[in-house]
Amino acid sequence: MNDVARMARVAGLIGDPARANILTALLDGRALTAKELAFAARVSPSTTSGHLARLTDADLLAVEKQGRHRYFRLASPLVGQMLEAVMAVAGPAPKSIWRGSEALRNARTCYDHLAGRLGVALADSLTRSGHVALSADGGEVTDTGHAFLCEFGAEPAPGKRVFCRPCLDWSERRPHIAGRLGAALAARCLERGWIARQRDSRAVTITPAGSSGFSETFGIDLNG
Amino acid sequence: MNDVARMARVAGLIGDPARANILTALLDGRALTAKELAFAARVSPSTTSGHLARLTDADLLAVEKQGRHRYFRLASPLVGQMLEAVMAVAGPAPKSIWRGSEALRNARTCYDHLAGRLGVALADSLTRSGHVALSADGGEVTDTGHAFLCEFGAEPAPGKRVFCRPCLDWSERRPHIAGRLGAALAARCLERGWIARQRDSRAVTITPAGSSGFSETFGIDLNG
DNA sequence: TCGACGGTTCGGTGACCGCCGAAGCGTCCC
DNA sequence: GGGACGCTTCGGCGGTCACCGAACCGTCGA
Repeated sequence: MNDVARMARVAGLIGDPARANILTALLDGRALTAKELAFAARVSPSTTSGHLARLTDADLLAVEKQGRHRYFRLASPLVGQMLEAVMAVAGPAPKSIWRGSEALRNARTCYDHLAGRLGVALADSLTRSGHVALSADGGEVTDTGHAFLCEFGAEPAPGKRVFCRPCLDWSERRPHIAGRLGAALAARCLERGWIARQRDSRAVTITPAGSSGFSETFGIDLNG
Repeated sequence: MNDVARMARVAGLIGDPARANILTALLDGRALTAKELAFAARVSPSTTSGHLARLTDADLLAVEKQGRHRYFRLASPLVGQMLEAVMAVAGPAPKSIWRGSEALRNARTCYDHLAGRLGVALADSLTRSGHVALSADGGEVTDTGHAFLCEFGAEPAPGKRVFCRPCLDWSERRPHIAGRLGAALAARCLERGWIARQRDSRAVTITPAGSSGFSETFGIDLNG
């Protein structure tokens, strides 16, 4: 099998709507059962089973057996990054036909970090206050940023140089913070109860505590 | 059209072998005619025409008309990054069946920067000598690195903070340097005559001057 | 032990899509 | 002007594949 053929095979697997639904359902890093994925993909269990077999065979998904359930998750962060990259190219739908995805566009998780308007606002805030420096090529935590993040409780790698991976947000078309720092930020916000995961969705809700917290600490007010 | 459906559509476009060949042929940033792409895709001109229309319609390719020729190129660097991401997941073919792609694995361009063994060796060298710091999340040019790169003639952004984007090499499965710095390095190596583009391929050849140059300046000896 | 449930396998059906050759359209050059 | 060339459109063919329902296997709980 050729290199290009291998690429085509992987892309082709993402290229089917049912499988694309399965993969995006797993994009937040959770592990879901075959049945849950069948619901997400909107196809029958038997059809889903076939898709899952192919995705697993191609090492896009990893599977873990627990009793009579089989839990599927993305095989590696690399898969998540690939999906993000495709999303970034596919771009957002025209504004006029946004339907029901408003919550998703407002705040969501993206494998392990925050995205959507909240993610972008967080990146903007940290950039504006000089705590991180971002460009299309990469980003870095500044000295003041390091202190700030330590106090916030999201010190991603103690004592080590910290980079942040910029990740183009497909709905906002602006970068948000991914990588180790992005994961630490999201984890800390969850820990503080500022955000809460929604069931069966990558969307997250901003709690009242989060609303004031994001406002005070980062100067973010998504309703403004 | 749903967000996920849009992603699936883009992925599906990459998912066909002929189209994948077309896209990878354009991955080095050049603009090629429809006929050249038909040759690259190994399908008839009529079939190629259909593929090109679909790729252009989906904004994966941009087209420029010149007389009776139509020149196609990747619509944006984002498309190149997406292809790299898919390649990284698809991974390298098992070593036993490498066929004819040896030159490609040795040294090639990847949109605008160097990849393959040469690209990885360059990244290793710059890291080892402390001129750049790299991690999976990002990278940065150090102070000594800035001076070094200025002298080499590959100062990517005068006076500005320079990040480098790490890019997982699909054949080596190790990071090489992409982004603005990667582009500047590749351009400078070409300018110095250290490397030469091959016709009809993303592979580059290392010239005799390059062989000694890479050895003296970066301590790279790919034959060793 | 016996249903209930999660998941897979199988067979059949239908649609989509990639492929080509032939014909048509516009451009260039002799 | 006429022929060569680059590219596109059209029609038809064939293969692949997504889909479902029914039957089957293994696990859990009553």
